Amino acid sequence: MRTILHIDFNSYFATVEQQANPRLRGKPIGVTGGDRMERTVLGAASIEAKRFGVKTGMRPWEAIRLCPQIIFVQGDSDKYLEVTKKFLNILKSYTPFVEVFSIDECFLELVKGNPECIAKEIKQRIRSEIGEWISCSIGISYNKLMAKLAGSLQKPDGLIVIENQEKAIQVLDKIELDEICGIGLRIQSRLNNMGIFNFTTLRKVPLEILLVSFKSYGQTLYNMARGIDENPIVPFFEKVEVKSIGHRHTLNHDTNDQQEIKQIMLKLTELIARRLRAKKLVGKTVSFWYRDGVKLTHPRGVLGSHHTFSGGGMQVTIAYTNDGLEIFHAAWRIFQTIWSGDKIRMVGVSISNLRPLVPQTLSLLPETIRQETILKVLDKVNNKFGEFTLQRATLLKSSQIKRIPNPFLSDRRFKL
DNA sequence: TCTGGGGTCCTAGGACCC
DNA sequence: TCTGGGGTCCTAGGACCC
Repeated sequence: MRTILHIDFNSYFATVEQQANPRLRGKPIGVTGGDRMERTVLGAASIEAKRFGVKTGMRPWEAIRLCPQIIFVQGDSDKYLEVTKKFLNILKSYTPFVEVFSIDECFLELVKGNPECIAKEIKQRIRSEIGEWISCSIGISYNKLMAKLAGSLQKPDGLIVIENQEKAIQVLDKIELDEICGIGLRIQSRLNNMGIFNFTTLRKVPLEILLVSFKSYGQTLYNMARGIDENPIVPFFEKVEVKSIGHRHTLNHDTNDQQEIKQIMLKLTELIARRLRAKKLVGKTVSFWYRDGVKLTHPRGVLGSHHTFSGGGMQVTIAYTNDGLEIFHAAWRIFQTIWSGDKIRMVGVSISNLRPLVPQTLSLLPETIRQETILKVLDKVNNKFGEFTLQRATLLKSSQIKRIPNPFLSDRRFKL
């Protein structure tokens, strides 16, 4: 039997902000995503704010209604990434089998030692080596699914063990369907329509029925109800770096001004290209999508995913590239093809089908060399002096994006 | 006052190749 | 006469996660 630990940081962005700025400690704070309050949501709420009912994903005005004294801090993903690197280093001292699941979550597979003792020690070391305000919940079990569930049962600063399948089934019988990772609102409501409202009932449904309704995912649901999950830990040293790189931006106001939209898209594609080059990758499938100001006809929660919006999207495949302008041209072509002409609220661009950039000795054409030199200089300057210090002349007019997190630079300025 | 921004995986049909 | 079978690539879109 395997020993899997799931480590999940509590109110991560909020506690990192509190650790960094003592004036925020012990106070209800909300970390915002964007810079316009009316058009953003909370990326995290501190424990103090959560006591008022404030939750991740809420709009700021909702948070104010619940907790008038809440303090908003603008999120800074570079700062959080720094802390993530620190805690990963601590975890790697216990086992090489560390899987990074997100910026504030990971799985560990232990091969020796007492898991509970190690979990306690990890918590202690995080407090002493990273900061007393940073706490995490740890779930221990025999697979990833149950370890993650265990970690979610006690928050903050929890430590729960689900020893075996028998215990797992006892736990499953007490929780809601959507409390397990992999069942969202859509699957839950489809199960409900079949008369299934909990795991006890789900366990009684024959596999064949689930396969008919959910295709291959039926097997996963069948296993979930029994606490079965054979998915292996994918350690950092085996993980393929990324599958896609993208950015999207919600505009400060809805617009149908093509020039304005163009400026935003140029910035997004330039950022994407710089990240590609930093990782020494090229990509060939460009996706563009937008959301217009038209209200969704479905209530929130029914169409929960960001892929379901009023607007449009399309992908095209081009020659492998890491040049922002080429990505832009592809995205712009799509935009021209699919745009309805309605006012736009958000635009997004991403590139997928990535592969490593291999030195191409065969294509040493003068123009290629020139382009590559330009891009190298551009990256060098921007990495050293900050985002958009040096940019293509076409970008100069834009003032729309005030701040997009730079994936390489640490920004430790406090916003208070 | 009405939903940010970063991702992953899967299915399915059509085009095209040998 | 108009067809097998194996495979890849491309695009659309659904569902999920933090």
